[in-house]
Amino acid sequence: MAVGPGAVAAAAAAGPLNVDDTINSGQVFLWERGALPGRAPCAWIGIDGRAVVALRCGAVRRPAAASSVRGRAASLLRSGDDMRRILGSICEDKAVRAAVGLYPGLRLLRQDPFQCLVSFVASSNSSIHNIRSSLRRLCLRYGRAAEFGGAPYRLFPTPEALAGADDEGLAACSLGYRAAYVRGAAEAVASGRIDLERLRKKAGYAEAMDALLGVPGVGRKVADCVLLFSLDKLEAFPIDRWTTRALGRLYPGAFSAAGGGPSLTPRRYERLHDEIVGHFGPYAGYAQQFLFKAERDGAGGRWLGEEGGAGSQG
DNA sequence: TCATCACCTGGAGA
DNA sequence: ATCTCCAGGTGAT
Repeated sequence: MAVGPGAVAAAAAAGPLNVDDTINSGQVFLWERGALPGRAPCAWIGIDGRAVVALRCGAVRRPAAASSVRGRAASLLRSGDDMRRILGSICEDKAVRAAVGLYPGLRLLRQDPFQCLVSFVASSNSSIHNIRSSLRRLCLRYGRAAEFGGAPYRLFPTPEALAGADDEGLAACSLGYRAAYVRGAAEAVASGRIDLERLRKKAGYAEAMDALLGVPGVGRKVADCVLLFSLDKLEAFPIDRWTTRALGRLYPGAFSAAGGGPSLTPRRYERLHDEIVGHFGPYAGYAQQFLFKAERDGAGGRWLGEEGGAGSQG
C-alpha cells in the first residue's frame, strides 16, 4: 500500500496525543509514572508551576481548545495548535516525516514559563537524572505543599521564593555552580526585569530571545528551550548535542556547524538556527521535538523512568 | 568574533 | 575500591 507524503502527517494529526512519548521527549522533568486510585491504574503525574497535573498513560484525545473546565489541560496540551497544518508543514522533510511516523502522538507541551526557565538553567552540562534530582529538591525546600488524589506534593517554587534562597539552601539542592544562575534567574523574574508572560503573549522570537539572554545561566540553547516549551515561539529550535548529532547524521553537509564539529559559538548557533528555520519552516520547533526524540531513543538514551517521587512525598 | 577552559554533581564503566 | 569520563552549556579569559 503506497502512502503519499501527506498521509503520515494527516494520520498523526488526526490521532491522539501519546502521553508517554510526550513526557519522555526531553521537554519536562518533574513527571512521574504513578496511579490514580480508583480512576487510572497508570498515569503520569507532574508538577507544572503552581499545579499538580495528571494524565492517563497511553493515548489521550486533546480537549477542545475552548473547553473551560479543562482549561489547564487544554493549555498544557496546546489544544489550540493546528496539528494538520503544523505536521503537514514539517513533514515536507523526509527525516522529520520518518520520525513523525515513529511517534505520531508526540506533541509539544506549554509549560509554566518560570519553571521551564529554571529547569533549563539547571540543565546545562548536566544529566536528566541530576536535573530531576535538583528540581525535586527545589520543590521540597521552596515549594508550597499541596495535595492531589490524597497524596502530598510540592509545587514549583515562586520566583520570590527562589530569589530569596540562601547559599546553604541552594547548595542542598545539588545544583552545583548553577545555583547562582538559578537564583539570578529567579531575581530577574521576581524583580520584573524580565516579564515572561509578556514575552509569551506580546513578543516575537527575536525580542524574547534577547530578553532571555540577559538572564544568568541562559545561553541560546537554554533560551530556545524556554521559548519553545513555554513561550509559544514555535520557530525556536534548541540546538544541543542530540540535535547537532541528528542533523549531521541525517543531512550530511547540509547544515553548517552540525555533526559534532567545533562547539557552537553564539554566531554559529545563530547562523545554524537561521538555516534550520529556512529548511524546516515556521514550526521548526515541532520538527526538533520529533528529531530529538528519535535520535535519543535510537541511541538508547534514558528517560524519566525508575526512581521515586516527582515532587511527591511531603 | 573565536578558541579554550573551568565548572558541581552523581552514575556508569574501566 | 578508586578513578575517569560524561551528561541536553554557559561564562570568563
